Amino acid sequence: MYAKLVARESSRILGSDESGRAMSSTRSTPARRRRAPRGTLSPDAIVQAATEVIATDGLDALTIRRLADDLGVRPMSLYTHFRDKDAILRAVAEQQLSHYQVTESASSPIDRLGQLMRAYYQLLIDHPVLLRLDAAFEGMTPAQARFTEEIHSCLRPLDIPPPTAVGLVAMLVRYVIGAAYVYPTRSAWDTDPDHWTHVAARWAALPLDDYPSMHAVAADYPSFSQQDVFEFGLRALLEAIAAKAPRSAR
Amino acid sequence: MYAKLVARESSRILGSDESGRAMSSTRSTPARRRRAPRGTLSPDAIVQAATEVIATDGLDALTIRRLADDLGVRPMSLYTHFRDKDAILRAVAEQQLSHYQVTESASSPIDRLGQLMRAYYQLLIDHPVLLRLDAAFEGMTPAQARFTEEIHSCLRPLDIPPPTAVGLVAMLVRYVIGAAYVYPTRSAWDTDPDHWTHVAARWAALPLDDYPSMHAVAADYPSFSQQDVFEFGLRALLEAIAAKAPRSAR
DNA sequence: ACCTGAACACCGTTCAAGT
DNA sequence: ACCTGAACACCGTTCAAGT
Repeated sequence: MYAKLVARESSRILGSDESGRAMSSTRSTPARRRRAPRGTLSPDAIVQAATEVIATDGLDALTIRRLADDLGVRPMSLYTHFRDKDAILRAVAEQQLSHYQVTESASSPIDRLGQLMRAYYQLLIDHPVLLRLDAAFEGMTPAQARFTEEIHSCLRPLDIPPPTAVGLVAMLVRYVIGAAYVYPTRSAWDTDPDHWTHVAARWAALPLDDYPSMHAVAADYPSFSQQDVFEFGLRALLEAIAAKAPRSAR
Repeated sequence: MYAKLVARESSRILGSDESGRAMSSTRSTPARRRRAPRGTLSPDAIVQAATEVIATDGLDALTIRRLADDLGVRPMSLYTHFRDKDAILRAVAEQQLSHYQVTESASSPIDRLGQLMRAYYQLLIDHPVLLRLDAAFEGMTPAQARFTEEIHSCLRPLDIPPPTAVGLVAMLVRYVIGAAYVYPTRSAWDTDPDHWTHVAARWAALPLDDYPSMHAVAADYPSFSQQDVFEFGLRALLEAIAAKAPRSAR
């Protein structure tokens, strides 16, 4: 969790090196330029660099100093364009959220709702910043409004009363967020083929008298990928939603 | 998010002050003792102090230095008892998880399942460390095993096949974790009585042509407390689970 | 207007030294 | 065995100064 002593090369070597800095080592000292030219930075460039850092080395690797390094600039320069790190994070999140769209066509409102949630889940997994910020979002960005509108447009034809609809959407969102939150630490489910065998074995090793139900389950343990679990739960949720609708719709 | 410059008094004034330290200020300099006596620290004492810090000032306030301060000890002393901060966090979480128990009686397995989930939700809200660590838990602590056993003992009488049961439990857990994760940033739902009026007003202010469904919802917007939303979703989930059971049970 | 050096107030942790 | 001082390698950010 706090392994910060990992070797980390400065990932971009600047093209020109016109400065004669103190070179204590032999040849290939990176030796950054004295001062970055005036147009080097822009909000967009910063957001893009931040996105790259997150994609490459994860959210924890995103520090002001690292970002400045990648941009060939000094840390403090970033503060000309963003008031603080949080603002950068928000900008990144907003930009990533704007990539959200579902192009497939659906055969029914419930079907469509499922597609939307799958896309939302995938988005949160691909862009963990969104997960961290989804909690903190107060205002409603255009992308968020579009998303919300789409969801409720699925519920409307089902004749679900608004209060119920709001409750159901909240339920779906919590499920998706929970699944995405838990995702990174369940990677063994997808990568280790023996994972479930081991889990079942561990359950079976518990004292039978105290853990009879777990023993019963261990005897017929499934092997789910994370995608499987998500899909399974999502379907159950969608069925629950369909059940809330009057007899008229699907 | 990064407001660390908050004033923070050292929260415990040591009883005796036998040292004649450099006192630049006038009288009441705290002036800690030269060296804490040998029995001052123990894993339990550290865990308890950590629990207090979290309860009082939140998880972010928990630092090694703060903890040492509260214990009347130097930061490095903690490392005699725990290998790193993460180990302290794990110990705290495990101790808090061991407080988990549900005493009420239930009228049915589904009912019982609901109680378990409510208690789990409450536990995660009361002890945010658990939320952070629930992701990272690899091994199975006794408390966790007890919890898992209880859940599956509710599903067994419903004649749900083990693979389905595992999927349903995963769904429930993700829902609860999602709800708890989102909880701290939805405090306005509970504290601000006008919150929902404002949300509805914001939705109604969107252009009608682009957001027809949100407009429809805004016209009859409910006012949920967080507890309400959780309860609503939980009931829907429990119904979905009941629906998975063969006609025999409840 | 934009980029920056130095410094501040924090982190977790290593290492060698005290008792 | 347990407690600690000094130091290291990091953080985000302020403030005043350069260009």
